[in-house]
Amino acid sequence: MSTLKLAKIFKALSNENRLELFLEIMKKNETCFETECGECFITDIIDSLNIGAPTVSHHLKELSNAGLIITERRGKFLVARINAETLEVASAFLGAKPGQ
Amino acid sequence: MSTLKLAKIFKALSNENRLELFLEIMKKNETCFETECGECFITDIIDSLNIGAPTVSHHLKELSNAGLIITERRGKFLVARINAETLEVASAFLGAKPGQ
DNA sequence: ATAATACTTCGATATTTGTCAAAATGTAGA
DNA sequence: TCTACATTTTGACAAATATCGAAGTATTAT
Repeated sequence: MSTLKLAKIFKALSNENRLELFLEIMKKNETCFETECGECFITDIIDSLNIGAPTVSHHLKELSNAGLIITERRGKFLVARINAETLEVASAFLGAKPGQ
Repeated sequence: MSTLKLAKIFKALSNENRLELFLEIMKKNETCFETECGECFITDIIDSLNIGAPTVSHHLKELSNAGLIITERRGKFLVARINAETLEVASAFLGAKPGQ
């Protein structure tokens, strides 16, 4: 994994509102009960964020572009799910703890 | 850990040159042989980065500010070491893999 | 005391970023 | 088809950021 790609992943998580958005998607991904497993309807979480729809759309594109989420249109709605692979790459990088 | 604090950590790693700087510090921290364990003399790595000293100084402050490194003046030189605690917090956050 | 080295601060600047309102697009339902 | 709803695109703008050169500070060596 190139540092450029890695930096892009971290950049996608570097804005508070975007991170919050990502966390909401994560949260929905964990509760696999009501909806189909591991999916998050953006329309369901948009009100819990303190930014407008255009900004959410923009942030989603950045998260998607960094490979952190995968989005898919489901009729009128947009569905997002976590891309665990990317998450693991970033986690592994940070987890390479030094000095012990 | 607040999302604001977490976002700050990721922001510190979001710039390619700053990430590269952080990686160099990590690398030096791993090789505990020649120098005292877990330390990195900035003067030894500054030439391997493609940015000037003022910018390095600025980036170091951001990494330090995010709690990712701890710096200390050793006479004429500046020494940096990884703050494993912060690294683990961020890693744990990303490691909270969904859907499995 | 002077000079050299290592780093920091300051001031400037070009670029990137986050955000919004307004308009556009896509989709489903009446 | 007309309307309502969900999302995206566009255009704009203020704020943040990355970077540099020049000047400043601290420390060591001569």
